[in-house]
Amino acid sequence: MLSITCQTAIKAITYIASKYPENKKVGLKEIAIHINESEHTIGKVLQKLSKLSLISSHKGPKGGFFISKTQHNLPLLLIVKAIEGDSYFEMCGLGLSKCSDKHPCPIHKDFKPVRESFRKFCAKMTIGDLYSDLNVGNAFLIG
Amino acid sequence: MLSITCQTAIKAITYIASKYPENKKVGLKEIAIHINESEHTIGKVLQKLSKLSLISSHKGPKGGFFISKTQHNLPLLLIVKAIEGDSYFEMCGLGLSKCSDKHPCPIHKDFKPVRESFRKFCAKMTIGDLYSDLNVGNAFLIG
DNA sequence: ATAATAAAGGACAAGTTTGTCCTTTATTAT
DNA sequence: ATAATAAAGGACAAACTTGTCCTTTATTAT
Repeated sequence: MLSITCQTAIKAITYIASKYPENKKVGLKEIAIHINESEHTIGKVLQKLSKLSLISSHKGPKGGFFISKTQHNLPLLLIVKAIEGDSYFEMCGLGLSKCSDKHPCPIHKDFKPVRESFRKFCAKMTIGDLYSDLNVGNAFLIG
Repeated sequence: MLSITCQTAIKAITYIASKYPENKKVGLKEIAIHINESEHTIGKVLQKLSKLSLISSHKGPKGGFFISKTQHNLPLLLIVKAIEGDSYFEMCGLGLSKCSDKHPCPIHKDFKPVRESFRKFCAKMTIGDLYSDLNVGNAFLIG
């Protein structure tokens, strides 16, 4: 349902956020190990999130990625939209560009609620929520 | 959420099924016009569905694609699985191969119900259901 | 100031998905 | 039997996504 790039983004941001309580910055190398993805790939996607101010970063020694208190409270929705495109949660299930309640595709009526339930969960869940289970060992980013 | 190939498959099968009441076979050219996709592309995907007996076809003059009474009652789920793969509705939201209730990813708890609601709707809706609104002008395959 | 570190960014390489073309096979009608 | 029609199937081409590398820029510590 989500692209691999978006999955990587969420895993990376979750790891970064998990260090928020300790107020610790994390580097690409460290993230790569903990989410089991290539350092380069992660760098690419975090660059994008950083430019959009969904995460923060500092260059140089002792630099790395981290999230601010504001970013800690951002909904997952913003990350998904940043990677998948703004209209991701309005997409027709069959790819019609003008699909709507008035001009529906054959699965519109049933697909829309599914899409909406996904959107609602993404809108409700925050970056901070992502790591809470992780830090107590009840969720995992690898496996 | 669904691949373009799968969207094309559903649109094509919907058009084919829409001629079930008239007991009419339809050719690639005709399908192509009514779902606004290339004849070649449609041929490729229908070949697959045909081989899996999700649709029927006859070669030669007066040939074309059609669905049997049995196929008319098949759930949409089978088409989706045929194209997207059997494990489509078990996929982890973050792409982890071993994500489960016991070893969940950070979004597992919320993502699973969404995925399930999509699966349930695909399991419930039949090929026949797909075209009922279409034939009375309440649904569209183009636009 | 200089050197070392780490993200930013551009360029490109690989892989996957999607789309096209062409030949073969089966069926029908003459 | 022959010709015409239409799907089946294989091979390949284009497009898009994903992954990698290398250079640049900013920051820190010495």
